[in-house]
Amino acid sequence: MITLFTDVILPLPLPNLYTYRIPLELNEYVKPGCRVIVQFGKKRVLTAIVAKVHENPPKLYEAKSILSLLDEVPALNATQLSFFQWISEYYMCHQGEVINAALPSGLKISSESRIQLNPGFNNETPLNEKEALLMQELRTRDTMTYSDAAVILQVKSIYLVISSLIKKEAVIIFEEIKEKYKPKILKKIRLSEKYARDNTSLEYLVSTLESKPKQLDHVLKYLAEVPVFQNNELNDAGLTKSKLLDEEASEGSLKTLIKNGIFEEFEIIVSRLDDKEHSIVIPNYKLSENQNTAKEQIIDLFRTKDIVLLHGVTGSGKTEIYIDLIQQVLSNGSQVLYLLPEIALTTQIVFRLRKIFGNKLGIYHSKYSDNERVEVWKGIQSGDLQVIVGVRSSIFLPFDNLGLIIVDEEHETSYKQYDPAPRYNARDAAMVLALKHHAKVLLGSATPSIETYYNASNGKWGLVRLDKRFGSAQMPEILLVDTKKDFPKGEFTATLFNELEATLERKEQAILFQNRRGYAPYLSCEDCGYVPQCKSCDVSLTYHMFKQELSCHYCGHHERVPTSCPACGSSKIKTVGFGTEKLEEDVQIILPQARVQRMDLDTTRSKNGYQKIINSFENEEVDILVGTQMVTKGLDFDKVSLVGVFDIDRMIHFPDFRSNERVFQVATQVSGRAGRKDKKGKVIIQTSQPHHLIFEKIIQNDYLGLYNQEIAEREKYNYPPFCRLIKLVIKNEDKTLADKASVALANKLKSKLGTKRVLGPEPPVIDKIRNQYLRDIYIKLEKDKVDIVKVKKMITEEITFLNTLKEFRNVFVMTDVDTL
DNA sequence: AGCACGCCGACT
DNA sequence: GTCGGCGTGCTC
Repeated sequence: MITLFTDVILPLPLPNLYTYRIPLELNEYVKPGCRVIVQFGKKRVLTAIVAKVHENPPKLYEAKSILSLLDEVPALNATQLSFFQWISEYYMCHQGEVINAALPSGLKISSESRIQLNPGFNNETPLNEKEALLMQELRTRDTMTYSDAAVILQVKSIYLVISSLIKKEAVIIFEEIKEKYKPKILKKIRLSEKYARDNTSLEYLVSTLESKPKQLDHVLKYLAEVPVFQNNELNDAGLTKSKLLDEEASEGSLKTLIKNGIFEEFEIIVSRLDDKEHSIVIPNYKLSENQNTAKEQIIDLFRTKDIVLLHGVTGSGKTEIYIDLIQQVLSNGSQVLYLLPEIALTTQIVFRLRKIFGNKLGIYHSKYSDNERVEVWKGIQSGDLQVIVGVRSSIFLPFDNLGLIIVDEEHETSYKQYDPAPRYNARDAAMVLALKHHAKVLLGSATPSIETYYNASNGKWGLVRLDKRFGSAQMPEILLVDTKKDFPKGEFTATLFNELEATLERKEQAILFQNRRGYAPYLSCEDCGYVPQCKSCDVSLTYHMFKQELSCHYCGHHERVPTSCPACGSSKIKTVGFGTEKLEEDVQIILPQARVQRMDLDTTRSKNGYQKIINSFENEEVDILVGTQMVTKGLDFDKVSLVGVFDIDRMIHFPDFRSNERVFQVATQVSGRAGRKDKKGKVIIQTSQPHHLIFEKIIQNDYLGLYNQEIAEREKYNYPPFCRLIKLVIKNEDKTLADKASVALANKLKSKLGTKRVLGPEPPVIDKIRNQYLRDIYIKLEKDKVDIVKVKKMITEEITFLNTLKEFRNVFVMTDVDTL
């Protein structure tokens, strides 16, 4: 037998793989993708992923041995491994960071050192006070963790105490490794074997219980639910206790039955995922002629192209086309991944998909508990789940046979992860994933990103248009209201107020969009002008009325609302500007009869927060929905006839080369919420600049006009899609150091790449977050002229070099590839 | 990342 | 004199 070694990926931000020795008895079991437990350093025990198995012993050190193997069947398949490696290279992060993002923590193993009394301890050994205290505590409970010990001794660092105790042979340390995933267990009961064997023994049982009516009741009820008389084997599946218990049947008599061995209790492992049997309904709708044509075009284009963009106006019925395509792919035996930008969107779509795909449908998003995520992961591996609807992290799931990936609302920025690394874009990564599976990608959007449309319109990808709304629905009418001319009532122009009132009278619903949560973006003292700022960030604190606190939306810091000005003592503190919270309050004041609901991050924190709000709006228990971005995306409500848009001016002026595109997307998406079926909706946009060019495009729903204008600008100034954009963010708590380091790095990069390709450094709009000063450097790389792989390598080297300089060793540089 | 080791200032 | 603060370097 030969000694094998394995290079493993540790779930840490380390650049290299680490080599371990494989114990001989595991030689044939350790395969790439398996999880193994390894000791790393003196204290730490980690779950690592096997990347490679080989026969080369390391020359410079002796490899430690793997402690144990967790999987017989690799947790990650070969496609995942190569996909993850691509992500780490393309997005310039460590492989361990990808593993961390990919594996639900239920598949990671937690290990923590536990302290135990040494049975051979000599009680005479002298101990200091702290040691004695700890020993005393250990005698009462047999083990404790390091953090338990820290709590007992009221100190931060207990390592010295513990290492002293180890030296004195008073305690021993062991690593407790626990699998985090816990299957859900259901307790059931069934008749004991001797009674359920045949009908004679059953009849005998019933006759013995004739004098005990309560117990007989239970047995008869059980037999009614589980007809053992007809089929003795039915008893094996048993019944949940709760089904036997109701008002009349007491638990006491059931316990007696169990005690007397008539019933027996047993446990089974059940799925946390929806475990109801879903009857699969053949969809009763038929694609419209337009939809059908689009579908046929997509299928046709897939013959020659791997990626197709479906550019369909809001309400054109893209989902039905998706469903049709999914069914086709499934019937070929392949898996489908349906990506959505946010959980808010899953609820409505899942409801529809569930009916069609039943238990073959899996859902994956951040509000799922870890155990639920592990079950989705396992469901895909077992083949039970064939269609996955999920948010960006679903690209990491263990697919082995993808046929189609749908990226709905392709332009959405939430496909891009910003923090922590890997800073990947799930839309773009999905294309690479699809390539590895030889699968097709369908991108869908009413307002495609400029980059996507560029590729679709120049023939690199396929392009299919759907420019009519489904059925008789019409595009909404968009009205601009000049906030400087139309006399406002609070935040409302008279026009919007009147329309809102009329909408309520017609018993229809309205959506008001204000992309700012909280009550007011800041407070200000009327006497001295003081504005409360965050202590650790360069922003003013947002006033939250409901929670009565000031909070920083960047670091999460919050504090009590001052009753008097901290600078001059004046009690005249006013709120300035408005967020969703104030808007909600104002609507209620000017329209007291309206039932108002707010939907933003603060009202949707809980798992079913979204669902509850959406349900009550759908059931018409709410007339007006006030919300942030969340209300703009893909929600379909039939009774919404008015949409009001506030404070779009702020977006127009946002200093970014994508701001026009963003304004168009948001305005178009939110407008799409207005009007369904045969009703024409109305959209009112409040702005102080109704003559801004972007509004022309929005009102006419002129995507092509916008695209032509933007693509010309992008080409002229060399922005994506004509280049790739990499952003480096330099962070340090010392402002001067951040400046110096960023200038040094930028100059070095400029000397290597030329001054045209490197912009900055410059402070971002918010130049301090969590006490760290930020400096941005943008690197623009033309697609055809530059070897991007080489340049990325060079950038990584330069960052590493910067950190080797004594002065800059603590300067952190973050890399964001394809930054948005 | 997180732990050990080492060096220096504040206390029993 | 020691405790514990943080800077530096290493982990197969």
